[in-house]
Amino acid sequence: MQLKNQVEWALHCCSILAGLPDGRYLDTKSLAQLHGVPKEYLSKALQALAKAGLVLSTLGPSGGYRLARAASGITFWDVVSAIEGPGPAFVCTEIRRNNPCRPKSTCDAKACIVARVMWEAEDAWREKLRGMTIAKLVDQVVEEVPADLMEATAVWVGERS
Amino acid sequence: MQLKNQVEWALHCCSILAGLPDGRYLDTKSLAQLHGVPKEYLSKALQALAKAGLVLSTLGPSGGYRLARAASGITFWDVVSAIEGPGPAFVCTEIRRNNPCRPKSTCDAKACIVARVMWEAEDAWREKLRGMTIAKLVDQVVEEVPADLMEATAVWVGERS
DNA sequence: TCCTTATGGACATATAATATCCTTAAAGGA
DNA sequence: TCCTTTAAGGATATTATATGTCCATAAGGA
Ligand code: FES
Ligand code: FES
Repeated sequence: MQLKNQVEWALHCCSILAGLPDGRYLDTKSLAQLHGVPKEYLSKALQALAKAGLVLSTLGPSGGYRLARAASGITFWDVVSAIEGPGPAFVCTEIRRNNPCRPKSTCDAKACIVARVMWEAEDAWREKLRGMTIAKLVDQVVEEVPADLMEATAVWVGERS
Repeated sequence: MQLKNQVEWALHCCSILAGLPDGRYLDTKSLAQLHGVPKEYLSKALQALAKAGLVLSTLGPSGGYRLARAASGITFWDVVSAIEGPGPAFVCTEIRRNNPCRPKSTCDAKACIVARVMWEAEDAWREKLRGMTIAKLVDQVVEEVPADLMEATAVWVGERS
């Protein structure tokens, strides 16, 4: 069980897009170069973000992507669920119904206890992700990443947006 | 991203093994029939549990599996990590190092913030799973599953253990 | 008109999940 | 001792998913 590598890409892209000058767009090519990932495949991830309403896109020269709303309004869960899908990681195939001792009449009012526990644990995970926004991420990045690298990246992005 | 179906199988098997008469073993064939899953593949899951020290096995007639310790000492996380491996679901491929603006000298004292957040969320998930034991599961099952089905299953298992 | 870009579909490849088969060795019973 | 039962584990097959590439199309800007 492993998350797609696109999740890492998408979160890093959002953090870059959050620093974009107002109204500007950054294109897929630049985002791909910046992170050293294949442009065509990254494009799929960005399309997923667009479909989820997290980013806006525009065509033509000076086109590309930007965040669809304030970075403080986009959570990690928004991004992760856009890439991975919102469904649960644990899927119950109702094996309890296969018990040969089970009378046909048995009705399953509630979901299986095993499934409920697994889903509760996932909820805790989701809740943590919902508690973290791209804005908070950027704050942390500013705090931890060397100033010269931040500055150089900002310039590099500025030239291309 | 999805957990293996063996996770569901393994947890249900543990709940059955927890109800086994003292010192008895239940074989793979019975566990497979009880849950309606392929015996050979379920066997791999049980082997994983054995390797993790959660169950004991014995050969020959009247052989099979039983829990290696009290059901109260086996958590959901024990089972999940035995099947899925203990590694994180989010894997960081250090794409931050691919930034073309980055000086060679840059050192990464701490893990990337994105990764740290993702791993923190996973910790919350793990913690929930660690808080639930097979014993608690059995308690819940006894409470929720119809008495006649519980009884019939106990008899069925008793005949085969 | 021409260039740039996102979109989306088709396609190819790699990896992981799911499943089956078969051989081996150990345990127990006759 | 011989035979049956069973777990262990390796080999293999099948399917699904992840990863990655390619191309045709439409739209925006110069
Ligand atoms: S039947 Fe699916 S988790 Fe119990
Ligand atoms: S470099 Fe891997 S999560 Fe940031």
